[in-house]
Amino acid sequence: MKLPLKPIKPKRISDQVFDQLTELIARGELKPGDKLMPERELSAVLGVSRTTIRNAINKLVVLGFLDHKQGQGTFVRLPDVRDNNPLAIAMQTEDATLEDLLEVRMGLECNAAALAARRAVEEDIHFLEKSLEEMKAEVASDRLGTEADVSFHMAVSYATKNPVQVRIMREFYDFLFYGINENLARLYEKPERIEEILFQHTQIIHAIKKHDPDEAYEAMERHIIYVLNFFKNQDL
Amino acid sequence: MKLPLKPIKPKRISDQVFDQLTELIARGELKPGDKLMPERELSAVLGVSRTTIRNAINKLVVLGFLDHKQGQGTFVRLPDVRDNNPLAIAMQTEDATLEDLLEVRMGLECNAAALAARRAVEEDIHFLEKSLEEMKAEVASDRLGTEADVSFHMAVSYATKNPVQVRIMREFYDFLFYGINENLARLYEKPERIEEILFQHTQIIHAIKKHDPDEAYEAMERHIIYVLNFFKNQDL
DNA sequence: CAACCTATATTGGTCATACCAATAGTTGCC
DNA sequence: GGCAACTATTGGTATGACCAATATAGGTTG
Repeated sequence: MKLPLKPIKPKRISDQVFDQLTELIARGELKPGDKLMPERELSAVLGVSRTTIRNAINKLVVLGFLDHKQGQGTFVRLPDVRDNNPLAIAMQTEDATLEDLLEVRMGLECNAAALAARRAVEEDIHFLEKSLEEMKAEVASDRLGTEADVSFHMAVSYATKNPVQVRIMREFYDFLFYGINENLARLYEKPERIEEILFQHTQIIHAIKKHDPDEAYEAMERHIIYVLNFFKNQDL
Repeated sequence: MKLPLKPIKPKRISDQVFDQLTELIARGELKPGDKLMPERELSAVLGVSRTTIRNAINKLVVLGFLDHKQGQGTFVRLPDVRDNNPLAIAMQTEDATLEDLLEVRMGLECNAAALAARRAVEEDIHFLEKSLEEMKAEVASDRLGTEADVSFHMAVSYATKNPVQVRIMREFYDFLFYGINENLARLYEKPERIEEILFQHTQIIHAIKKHDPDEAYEAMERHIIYVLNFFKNQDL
Protein backbone atom coordinates (compact mmCIF):
# COMPACT_ATOMS: atom_id res chain seq x y z
CA MET A 1 0.00 0.00 0.00
CA LYS A 2 1.58 3.16 -1.29
CA LEU A 3 0.79 6.36 0.49
CA PRO A 4 0.49 9.87 -0.81
CA LEU A 5 1.02 11.09 2.71
CA LYS A 6 3.99 13.20 3.37
CA PRO A 7 6.46 10.81 4.92
CA ILE A 8 6.62 11.37 8.61
CA LYS A 9 10.37 11.34 8.60
CA PRO A 10 11.53 14.37 10.52
CA LYS A 11 13.94 15.64 7.97
CA ARG A 12 17.47 16.56 8.75
CA ILE A 13 17.63 20.02 10.19
CA SER A 14 20.02 21.11 7.48
CA ASP A 15 17.47 20.04 4.90
CA GLN A 16 14.78 22.06 6.60
CA VAL A 17 17.02 25.09 6.42
CA PHE A 18 17.76 24.21 2.82
CA ASP A 19 14.04 24.14 2.07
CA GLN A 20 13.48 27.53 3.62
CA LEU A 21 16.31 29.11 1.68
CA THR A 22 15.19 27.45 -1.53
CA GLU A 23 11.73 28.82 -0.98
CA LEU A 24 13.07 32.32 -0.48
CA ILE A 25 14.94 32.08 -3.75
CA ALA A 26 12.07 30.43 -5.60
CA ARG A 27 9.64 33.09 -4.47
CA GLY A 28 12.03 35.78 -5.48
CA GLU A 29 12.42 37.20 -2.00
CA LEU A 30 16.07 36.67 -2.61
CA LYS A 31 16.87 37.85 -6.07
CA PRO A 32 20.04 37.09 -8.00
CA GLY A 33 22.89 39.24 -6.75
CA ASP A 34 21.43 39.58 -3.28
CA LYS A 35 23.70 38.90 -0.37
CA LEU A 36 22.70 36.33 2.16
CA MET A 37 22.72 36.98 5.87
CA PRO A 38 26.10 36.00 7.35
CA GLU A 39 26.19 32.40 8.49
CA ARG A 40 26.64 33.36 12.13
CA GLU A 41 23.60 35.59 12.01
CA LEU A 42 21.45 32.98 10.25
CA SER A 43 22.54 30.53 12.86
CA ALA A 44 21.36 32.85 15.61
CA VAL A 45 18.08 33.74 13.91
CA LEU A 46 17.09 30.16 13.16
CA GLY A 47 18.42 28.83 16.41
CA VAL A 48 20.56 26.12 14.87
CA SER A 49 24.29 25.69 14.78
CA ARG A 50 26.43 27.28 12.15
CA THR A 51 27.51 23.83 11.03
CA THR A 52 23.95 23.03 10.03
CA ILE A 53 23.51 26.36 8.30
CA ARG A 54 26.66 25.71 6.35
CA ASN A 55 25.48 22.28 5.27
CA ALA A 56 22.32 23.78 3.88
CA ILE A 57 24.13 26.61 2.15
CA ASN A 58 26.74 24.28 0.71
CA LYS A 59 24.02 22.18 -0.82
CA LEU A 60 22.65 25.24 -2.55
CA VAL A 61 26.13 26.18 -3.70
CA VAL A 62 26.64 22.78 -5.27
CA LEU A 63 23.26 23.03 -6.96
CA GLY A 64 24.32 26.36 -8.39
CA PHE A 65 21.89 28.65 -6.60
CA LEU A 66 24.43 30.35 -4.37
CA ASP A 67 28.00 31.49 -4.62
CA HIS A 68 30.50 31.62 -1.80
CA LYS A 69 32.91 34.51 -1.60
CA GLN A 70 35.25 34.25 1.29
CA GLY A 71 35.54 37.47 3.20
CA GLN A 72 32.48 38.95 1.53
CA GLY A 73 29.52 36.68 1.95
CA THR A 74 27.27 34.33 0.10
CA PHE A 75 25.32 35.56 -2.88
CA VAL A 76 22.36 34.42 -4.93
CA ARG A 77 23.77 33.41 -8.24
CA LEU A 78 22.19 34.48 -11.45
CA PRO A 79 21.10 31.32 -13.11
CA ASP A 80 23.34 30.27 -15.90
CA VAL A 81 20.79 30.29 -18.63
CA ARG A 82 23.11 28.90 -21.24
CA ASP A 83 24.01 25.62 -19.63
CA ASN A 84 21.47 23.98 -17.43
CA ASN A 85 18.31 25.40 -18.80
CA PRO A 86 16.59 22.96 -21.15
CA LEU A 87 14.52 25.77 -22.55
CA ALA A 88 17.55 27.76 -23.57
CA ILE A 89 18.90 24.69 -25.31
CA ALA A 90 15.61 24.18 -27.10
CA MET A 91 15.50 27.78 -28.21
CA GLN A 92 18.97 27.50 -29.67
CA THR A 93 18.88 24.00 -31.08
CA GLU A 94 15.45 24.00 -32.51
CA ASP A 95 14.31 27.40 -33.57
CA ALA A 96 11.70 28.05 -30.99
CA THR A 97 10.05 31.43 -30.82
CA LEU A 98 8.69 33.48 -28.00
CA GLU A 99 5.29 32.46 -29.24
CA ASP A 100 6.11 28.81 -28.74
CA LEU A 101 7.06 29.55 -25.18
CA LEU A 102 3.86 31.39 -24.48
CA GLU A 103 1.79 28.60 -25.93
CA VAL A 104 3.25 26.13 -23.51
CA ARG A 105 2.89 28.58 -20.68
CA MET A 106 -0.76 28.78 -21.56
CA GLY A 107 -1.27 25.19 -20.60
CA LEU A 108 0.98 25.29 -17.58
CA GLU A 109 -0.18 28.52 -16.04
CA CYS A 110 -3.91 28.22 -16.58
CA ASN A 111 -3.79 24.88 -14.88
CA ALA A 112 -1.61 26.36 -12.15
CA ALA A 113 -4.05 29.19 -11.57
CA ALA A 114 -6.90 26.73 -11.15
CA LEU A 115 -4.88 24.63 -8.72
CA ALA A 116 -3.84 27.74 -6.85
CA ALA A 117 -7.46 28.77 -6.46
CA ARG A 118 -8.14 25.45 -4.78
CA ARG A 119 -5.17 25.42 -2.45
CA ALA A 120 -3.94 28.91 -1.78
CA VAL A 121 -3.74 29.83 1.87
CA GLU A 122 -3.48 33.26 3.40
CA GLU A 123 0.25 33.38 3.03
CA ASP A 124 0.05 32.70 -0.69
CA ILE A 125 -2.52 35.43 -1.19
CA HIS A 126 -0.25 37.73 0.72
CA PHE A 127 2.63 37.07 -1.63
CA LEU A 128 0.43 37.53 -4.66
CA GLU A 129 -0.76 40.90 -3.49
CA LYS A 130 2.71 41.88 -2.48
CA SER A 131 4.06 41.23 -5.96
CA LEU A 132 1.24 43.28 -7.39
CA GLU A 133 2.18 46.22 -5.20
CA GLU A 134 5.82 45.80 -6.07
CA MET A 135 4.99 45.90 -9.73
CA LYS A 136 3.06 49.12 -9.29
CA ALA A 137 5.98 50.56 -7.37
CA GLU A 138 8.51 49.51 -9.98
CA VAL A 139 6.49 51.05 -12.73
CA ALA A 140 5.86 54.23 -10.75
CA SER A 141 9.57 54.64 -10.24
CA ASP A 142 10.00 54.40 -13.96
CA ARG A 143 11.54 50.98 -14.07
CA LEU A 144 10.25 48.04 -16.00
CA GLY A 145 7.93 45.90 -13.92
CA THR A 146 9.45 42.68 -15.16
CA GLU A 147 10.97 41.56 -11.90
CA ALA A 148 7.74 41.87 -9.99
CA ASP A 149 5.93 40.27 -12.89
CA VAL A 150 8.07 37.20 -12.51
CA SER A 151 7.41 37.24 -8.78
CA PHE A 152 3.70 37.27 -9.45
CA HIS A 153 3.71 34.28 -11.72
CA MET A 154 6.03 32.38 -9.42
CA ALA A 155 3.73 33.17 -6.53
CA VAL A 156 0.88 31.58 -8.44
CA SER A 157 3.00 28.50 -9.05
CA TYR A 158 3.92 28.36 -5.45
CA ALA A 159 0.30 28.49 -4.37
CA THR A 160 -0.33 25.24 -6.22
CA LYS A 161 1.73 23.45 -3.56
CA ASN A 162 3.11 21.37 -6.37
CA PRO A 163 6.91 21.18 -6.43
CA VAL A 164 6.99 19.99 -10.02
CA GLN A 165 4.95 22.98 -11.12
CA VAL A 166 7.31 25.30 -9.28
CA ARG A 167 10.32 23.64 -10.81
CA ILE A 168 9.06 23.87 -14.36
CA MET A 169 7.91 27.45 -13.99
CA ARG A 170 11.26 28.39 -12.55
CA GLU A 171 12.88 27.12 -15.73
CA PHE A 172 10.61 29.26 -17.82
CA TYR A 173 11.15 32.44 -15.90
CA ASP A 174 14.86 31.99 -15.50
CA PHE A 175 14.94 31.86 -19.21
CA LEU A 176 12.44 34.57 -19.98
CA PHE A 177 13.86 36.97 -17.50
CA TYR A 178 17.57 36.47 -17.82
CA GLY A 179 17.55 35.19 -21.35
CA ILE A 180 15.60 37.41 -23.64
CA ASN A 181 14.71 40.31 -21.49
CA GLU A 182 14.95 42.59 -24.50
CA ASN A 183 11.96 41.06 -26.20
CA LEU A 184 9.93 40.94 -23.07
CA ALA A 185 10.80 44.53 -22.33
CA ARG A 186 8.91 45.79 -25.36
CA LEU A 187 5.71 44.66 -23.74
CA TYR A 188 6.26 47.03 -20.87
CA GLU A 189 7.08 50.09 -22.89
CA LYS A 190 3.63 51.59 -23.10
CA PRO A 191 1.89 52.61 -19.88
CA GLU A 192 -1.51 51.54 -21.13
CA ARG A 193 -0.26 48.01 -21.61
CA ILE A 194 1.11 47.92 -18.09
CA GLU A 195 -2.21 49.20 -16.85
CA GLU A 196 -3.92 46.37 -18.67
CA ILE A 197 -1.52 43.78 -17.30
CA LEU A 198 -1.95 45.03 -13.77
CA PHE A 199 -5.70 44.75 -14.19
CA GLN A 200 -5.37 41.19 -15.44
CA HIS A 201 -3.18 40.26 -12.52
CA THR A 202 -5.72 41.75 -10.17
CA GLN A 203 -8.44 39.63 -11.69
CA ILE A 204 -6.37 36.50 -11.28
CA ILE A 205 -5.67 37.27 -7.64
CA HIS A 206 -9.34 37.96 -7.09
CA ALA A 207 -10.33 34.60 -8.49
CA ILE A 208 -7.74 32.77 -6.43
CA LYS A 209 -8.85 34.64 -3.35
CA LYS A 210 -12.42 33.51 -4.02
CA HIS A 211 -11.15 29.97 -4.46
CA ASP A 212 -12.83 29.80 -7.83
CA PRO A 213 -10.72 27.50 -10.06
CA ASP A 214 -12.67 28.09 -13.25
CA GLU A 215 -12.54 31.83 -12.94
CA ALA A 216 -8.84 31.71 -12.10
CA TYR A 217 -8.26 29.54 -15.14
CA GLU A 218 -10.06 31.94 -17.42
CA ALA A 219 -8.45 35.02 -15.96
CA MET A 220 -5.02 33.54 -16.55
CA GLU A 221 -6.07 32.50 -20.03
CA ARG A 222 -7.12 36.05 -20.86
CA HIS A 223 -3.82 37.34 -19.54
CA ILE A 224 -1.64 35.04 -21.57
CA ILE A 225 -3.71 35.45 -24.70
CA TYR A 226 -3.23 39.18 -24.33
CA VAL A 227 0.53 38.81 -24.16
CA LEU A 228 0.51 36.25 -26.94
CA ASN A 229 -1.41 38.57 -29.22
CA PHE A 230 0.98 41.37 -28.48
CA PHE A 231 3.89 39.35 -29.75
CA LYS A 232 1.98 38.02 -32.71
CA ASN A 233 1.26 41.54 -33.94
CA GLN A 234 4.73 42.68 -33.03
CA ASP A 235 6.54 41.01 -35.88
CA LEU A 236 4.35 41.67 -38.87
CA MET B 1 43.58 35.18 -24.59
CA LYS B 2 41.96 32.28 -22.80
CA LEU B 3 44.30 29.89 -21.07
CA PRO B 4 43.88 26.19 -20.45
CA LEU B 5 46.14 26.50 -17.43
CA LYS B 6 45.01 25.39 -14.03
CA PRO B 7 44.25 28.37 -11.81
CA ILE B 8 47.06 28.75 -9.34
CA LYS B 9 44.86 29.24 -6.30
CA PRO B 10 45.47 26.49 -3.76
CA LYS B 11 42.06 24.97 -3.51
CA ARG B 12 40.02 24.56 -0.39
CA ILE B 13 41.05 21.49 1.53
CA SER B 14 37.57 20.05 1.30
CA ASP B 15 37.78 20.33 -2.47
CA GLN B 16 41.07 18.50 -2.53
CA VAL B 17 39.47 15.69 -0.58
CA PHE B 18 36.53 15.87 -2.94
CA ASP B 19 38.86 15.46 -5.91
CA GLN B 20 40.53 12.42 -4.41
CA LEU B 21 37.24 10.73 -3.68
CA THR B 22 35.91 11.58 -7.11
CA GLU B 23 38.98 10.04 -8.68
CA LEU B 24 38.57 6.87 -6.65
CA ILE B 25 35.03 6.54 -7.91
CA ALA B 26 35.91 7.45 -11.46
CA ARG B 27 38.73 4.91 -11.56
CA GLY B 28 36.43 2.28 -10.20
CA GLU B 29 38.44 1.71 -7.05
CA LEU B 30 35.18 2.42 -5.34
CA LYS B 31 32.45 0.58 -7.13
CA PRO B 32 28.75 1.21 -6.76
CA GLY B 33 27.49 -0.35 -3.56
CA ASP B 34 30.85 -0.10 -1.83
CA LYS B 35 30.96 1.34 1.63
CA LEU B 36 33.17 4.30 2.29
CA MET B 37 35.57 4.47 5.18
CA PRO B 38 33.89 6.01 8.20
CA GLU B 39 34.29 9.76 8.35
CA ARG B 40 36.32 9.61 11.53
CA GLU B 41 38.74 7.16 9.97
CA LEU B 42 39.08 9.13 6.75
CA SER B 43 39.74 12.17 8.86
CA ALA B 44 42.58 10.38 10.65
CA VAL B 45 44.08 8.89 7.50
CA LEU B 46 44.08 12.12 5.53
CA GLY B 47 45.05 14.22 8.48
CA VAL B 48 42.24 16.74 8.14
CA SER B 49 39.30 17.44 10.36
CA ARG B 50 36.06 15.52 10.10
CA THR B 51 34.33 18.78 9.25
CA THR B 52 36.34 19.00 6.07
CA ILE B 53 35.78 15.37 5.21
CA ARG B 54 32.06 15.88 5.64
CA ASN B 55 32.04 18.89 3.36
CA ALA B 56 33.68 16.87 0.63
CA ILE B 57 31.37 13.92 1.10
CA ASN B 58 28.28 16.10 1.21
CA LYS B 59 29.23 17.60 -2.11
CA LEU B 60 29.41 14.13 -3.60
CA VAL B 61 26.08 13.27 -2.05
CA VAL B 62 24.42 16.28 -3.62
CA LEU B 63 25.97 15.40 -6.95
CA GLY B 64 24.49 11.93 -6.63
CA PHE B 65 27.66 9.89 -6.35
CA LEU B 66 27.25 8.93 -2.73
CA ASP B 67 24.43 8.07 -0.39
CA HIS B 68 24.32 8.76 3.31
CA LYS B 69 22.79 6.18 5.59
CA GLN B 70 22.84 7.19 9.19
CA GLY B 71 24.06 4.43 11.44
CA GLN B 72 25.42 2.42 8.54
CA GLY B 73 27.83 4.45 6.54
CA THR B 74 28.23 6.22 3.24
CA PHE B 75 27.88 4.24 0.06
CA VAL B 76 28.74 4.67 -3.58
CA ARG B 77 25.52 5.10 -5.45
CA LEU B 78 24.80 3.23 -8.59
CA PRO B 79 24.60 5.81 -11.32
CA ASP B 80 21.11 6.48 -12.46
CA VAL B 81 19.71 7.47 -15.80
CA ARG B 82 17.66 10.18 -14.22
CA ASP B 83 20.66 12.11 -13.05
CA ASN B 84 20.69 14.59 -15.88
CA ASN B 85 16.98 15.02 -15.81
CA PRO B 86 15.87 18.24 -14.10
CA LEU B 87 12.63 16.63 -13.07
CA ALA B 88 14.42 13.81 -11.37
CA ILE B 89 16.46 16.30 -9.43
CA ALA B 90 13.29 18.06 -8.39
CA MET B 91 11.71 14.81 -7.32
CA GLN B 92 14.67 14.07 -5.11
CA THR B 93 15.35 17.49 -3.77
CA GLU B 94 11.82 18.46 -3.06
CA ASP B 95 9.64 15.49 -2.29
CA ALA B 96 7.40 15.45 -5.30
CA THR B 97 4.93 12.66 -5.85
CA LEU B 98 3.61 10.96 -8.93
CA GLU B 99 0.43 12.92 -8.37
CA ASP B 100 2.32 16.18 -8.61
CA LEU B 101 3.71 15.11 -11.93
CA LEU B 102 0.34 14.18 -13.29
CA GLU B 103 -1.14 17.48 -12.22
CA VAL B 104 1.38 19.38 -14.22
CA ARG B 105 0.94 17.05 -17.15
CA MET B 106 -2.74 17.88 -16.99
CA GLY B 107 -2.02 21.46 -17.92
CA LEU B 108 0.64 20.65 -20.45
CA GLU B 109 -1.04 17.84 -22.29
CA CYS B 110 -4.57 19.15 -22.48
CA ASN B 111 -3.22 22.28 -24.05
CA ALA B 112 -1.04 20.19 -26.33
CA ALA B 113 -4.00 18.13 -27.46
CA ALA B 114 -5.90 21.26 -28.36
CA LEU B 115 -2.96 22.64 -30.30
CA ALA B 116 -2.46 19.32 -32.01
CA ALA B 117 -6.05 19.31 -33.12
CA ARG B 118 -5.46 22.63 -34.83
CA ARG B 119 -2.20 21.77 -36.51
CA ALA B 120 -1.88 18.05 -37.00
CA VAL B 121 -1.22 17.00 -40.57
CA GLU B 122 -1.62 13.59 -42.11
CA GLU B 123 1.78 12.45 -40.99
CA ASP B 124 1.04 13.29 -37.35
CA ILE B 125 -2.22 11.39 -37.45
CA HIS B 126 -0.35 8.49 -38.90
CA PHE B 127 2.09 8.38 -36.02
CA LEU B 128 -0.71 8.67 -33.51
CA GLU B 129 -2.53 5.70 -34.97
CA LYS B 130 0.68 3.76 -35.28
CA SER B 131 1.43 4.13 -31.60
CA LEU B 132 -2.08 2.99 -30.82
CA GLU B 133 -1.58 -0.16 -32.86
CA GLU B 134 1.77 -0.74 -31.24
CA MET B 135 0.23 -0.52 -27.84
CA LYS B 136 -2.38 -3.05 -28.76
CA ALA B 137 0.34 -5.31 -30.08
CA GLU B 138 2.49 -4.94 -26.98
CA VAL B 139 -0.43 -5.78 -24.77
CA ALA B 140 -1.49 -8.71 -26.93
CA SER B 141 1.99 -10.15 -26.67
CA ASP B 142 1.68 -9.92 -22.94
CA ARG B 143 4.08 -7.05 -22.44
CA LEU B 144 3.31 -3.82 -20.71
CA GLY B 145 2.17 -1.15 -23.12
CA THR B 146 4.24 1.57 -21.52
CA GLU B 147 6.62 2.16 -24.38
CA ALA B 148 3.90 2.65 -26.91
CA ASP B 149 2.05 4.77 -24.41
CA VAL B 150 4.99 7.13 -24.26
CA SER B 151 5.11 7.14 -28.05
CA PHE B 152 1.50 8.15 -28.19
CA HIS B 153 1.89 11.11 -25.89
CA MET B 154 5.04 12.21 -27.62
CA ALA B 155 3.24 11.99 -30.93
CA VAL B 156 0.64 14.39 -29.59
CA SER B 157 3.40 16.76 -28.57
CA TYR B 158 5.00 16.57 -32.00
CA ALA B 159 1.70 17.37 -33.62
CA THR B 160 1.64 20.72 -31.87
CA LYS B 161 4.58 21.82 -34.03
CA ASN B 162 5.88 23.53 -30.95
CA PRO B 163 9.51 22.72 -30.15
CA VAL B 164 9.20 23.93 -26.58
CA GLN B 165 6.27 21.64 -25.97
CA VAL B 166 8.22 18.73 -27.35
CA ARG B 167 11.22 19.54 -25.26
CA ILE B 168 9.30 19.75 -22.01
CA MET B 169 7.32 16.61 -22.71
CA ARG B 170 10.50 14.78 -23.51
CA GLU B 171 11.76 15.61 -20.03
CA PHE B 172 8.63 14.24 -18.47
CA TYR B 173 8.67 10.97 -20.31
CA ASP B 174 12.37 10.42 -19.97
CA PHE B 175 11.71 10.55 -16.31
CA LEU B 176 8.47 8.63 -16.17
CA PHE B 177 9.77 5.90 -18.37
CA TYR B 178 13.21 5.32 -16.95
CA GLY B 179 12.48 6.53 -13.49
CA ILE B 180 9.40 5.18 -11.93
CA ASN B 181 8.37 2.56 -14.35
CA GLU B 182 7.45 0.36 -11.42
CA ASN B 183 4.72 2.65 -10.23
CA LEU B 184 3.46 3.26 -13.70
CA ALA B 185 3.46 -0.44 -14.37
CA ARG B 186 0.72 -1.06 -11.84
CA LEU B 187 -1.64 0.89 -14.02
CA TYR B 188 -1.17 -1.63 -16.79
CA GLU B 189 -1.68 -4.72 -14.73
CA LYS B 190 -5.39 -5.20 -15.27
CA PRO B 191 -6.64 -5.78 -18.82
CA GLU B 192 -9.76 -3.75 -18.25
CA ARG B 193 -7.71 -0.71 -17.43
CA ILE B 194 -5.68 -1.10 -20.58
CA GLU B 195 -8.89 -1.43 -22.50
CA GLU B 196 -10.06 1.82 -20.97
CA ILE B 197 -6.81 3.59 -21.75
CA LEU B 198 -6.85 2.41 -25.33
CA PHE B 199 -10.37 3.73 -25.66
CA GLN B 200 -9.33 7.09 -24.27
CA HIS B 201 -6.41 7.29 -26.67
CA THR B 202 -8.73 6.50 -29.51
CA GLN B 203 -11.01 9.32 -28.50
CA ILE B 204 -8.11 11.73 -28.39
CA ILE B 205 -6.95 10.71 -31.84
CA HIS B 206 -10.45 11.02 -33.13
CA ALA B 207 -10.76 14.58 -31.87
CA ILE B 208 -7.41 15.56 -33.31
CA LYS B 209 -8.35 13.99 -36.61
CA LYS B 210 -11.54 16.05 -36.62
CA HIS B 211 -9.45 19.13 -35.86
CA ASP B 212 -11.66 19.85 -32.90
CA PRO B 213 -9.50 21.54 -30.23
CA ASP B 214 -12.12 21.61 -27.52
CA GLU B 215 -12.96 17.96 -27.87
CA ALA B 216 -9.30 17.03 -27.95
CA TYR B 217 -8.75 19.04 -24.80
CA GLU B 218 -11.56 17.30 -23.01
CA ALA B 219 -10.60 13.86 -24.20
CA MET B 220 -7.10 14.36 -22.90
CA GLU B 221 -8.48 15.74 -19.67
CA ARG B 222 -10.61 12.65 -19.16
CA HIS B 223 -7.61 10.48 -19.84
CA ILE B 224 -5.34 12.14 -17.35
CA ILE B 225 -8.03 12.41 -14.72
CA TYR B 226 -8.52 8.69 -15.11
CA VAL B 227 -4.87 8.00 -14.50
CA LEU B 228 -4.74 10.53 -11.69
CA ASN B 229 -7.67 8.91 -9.96
CA PHE B 230 -6.07 5.54 -10.30
CA PHE B 231 -3.04 6.68 -8.36
CA LYS B 232 -5.10 8.54 -5.82
CA ASN B 233 -7.13 5.45 -5.01
CA GLN B 234 -4.09 3.28 -5.18
CA ASP B 235 -2.82 4.27 -1.81
CA LEU B 236 -5.81 4.43 0.45
C1' DC C 1 15.13 -24.30 19.26
C1' DA C 2 13.10 -20.17 17.51
C1' DA C 3 11.51 -15.71 18.21
C1' DC C 4 11.81 -11.66 20.48
C1' DC C 5 13.71 -8.17 23.19
C1' DT C 6 17.78 -5.47 25.03
C1' DA C 7 22.31 -3.63 25.52
C1' DT C 8 26.06 -2.00 23.05
C1' DA C 9 28.96 -0.52 19.20
C1' DT C 10 29.14 1.81 14.96
C1' DT C 11 28.32 5.73 12.22
C1' DG C 12 26.18 9.77 10.31
C1' DG C 13 23.99 14.42 12.19
C1' DT C 14 24.26 18.42 15.20
C1' DC C 15 26.27 21.53 18.43
C1' DA C 16 29.65 24.90 20.51
C1' DT C 17 33.85 27.29 20.34
C1' DA C 18 38.02 28.66 18.74
C1' DC C 19 41.03 30.00 15.26
C1' DC C 20 42.73 30.49 10.16
C1' DA C 21 42.29 32.99 5.63
C1' DA C 22 40.59 36.12 2.28
C1' DT C 23 38.45 40.54 1.35
C1' DA C 24 36.77 45.40 1.94
C1' DG C 25 37.01 49.48 4.20
C1' DT C 26 39.60 52.62 7.22
C1' DT C 27 43.33 54.81 9.00
C1' DG C 28 47.63 56.96 8.95
C1' DC C 29 51.99 57.91 7.27
C1' DC C 30 54.84 59.74 3.52
C1' DG D 1 47.02 62.42 -3.28
C1' DG D 2 48.57 57.88 -2.90
C1' DC D 3 50.28 53.89 -0.98
C1' DA D 4 50.74 50.81 2.99
C1' DA D 5 49.40 48.88 7.22
C1' DC D 6 45.53 47.92 10.33
C1' DT D 7 40.90 46.28 11.42
C1' DA D 8 36.35 44.35 10.92
C1' DT D 9 33.68 41.16 8.49
C1' DT D 10 32.85 36.73 6.75
C1' DG D 11 33.70 32.24 4.84
C1' DG D 12 36.91 27.88 5.86
C1' DT D 13 38.94 24.55 9.07
C1' DA D 14 39.83 22.30 13.45
C1' DT D 15 38.33 19.99 17.88
C1' DG D 16 35.71 17.57 20.83
C1' DA D 17 31.49 16.55 22.57
C1' DC D 18 26.94 14.65 22.25
C1' DC D 19 22.46 13.17 19.65
C1' DA D 20 20.02 9.78 16.62
C1' DA D 21 19.51 6.00 13.72
C1' DT D 22 21.03 1.36 12.63
C1' DA D 23 23.17 -3.11 13.09
C1' DT D 24 24.94 -6.79 15.77
C1' DA D 25 25.47 -9.78 19.57
C1' DG D 26 23.75 -11.77 23.63
C1' DG D 27 20.45 -13.09 26.68
C1' DT D 28 15.53 -14.02 27.82
C1' DT D 29 11.27 -16.16 26.98
C1' DG D 30 7.72 -18.92 24.73
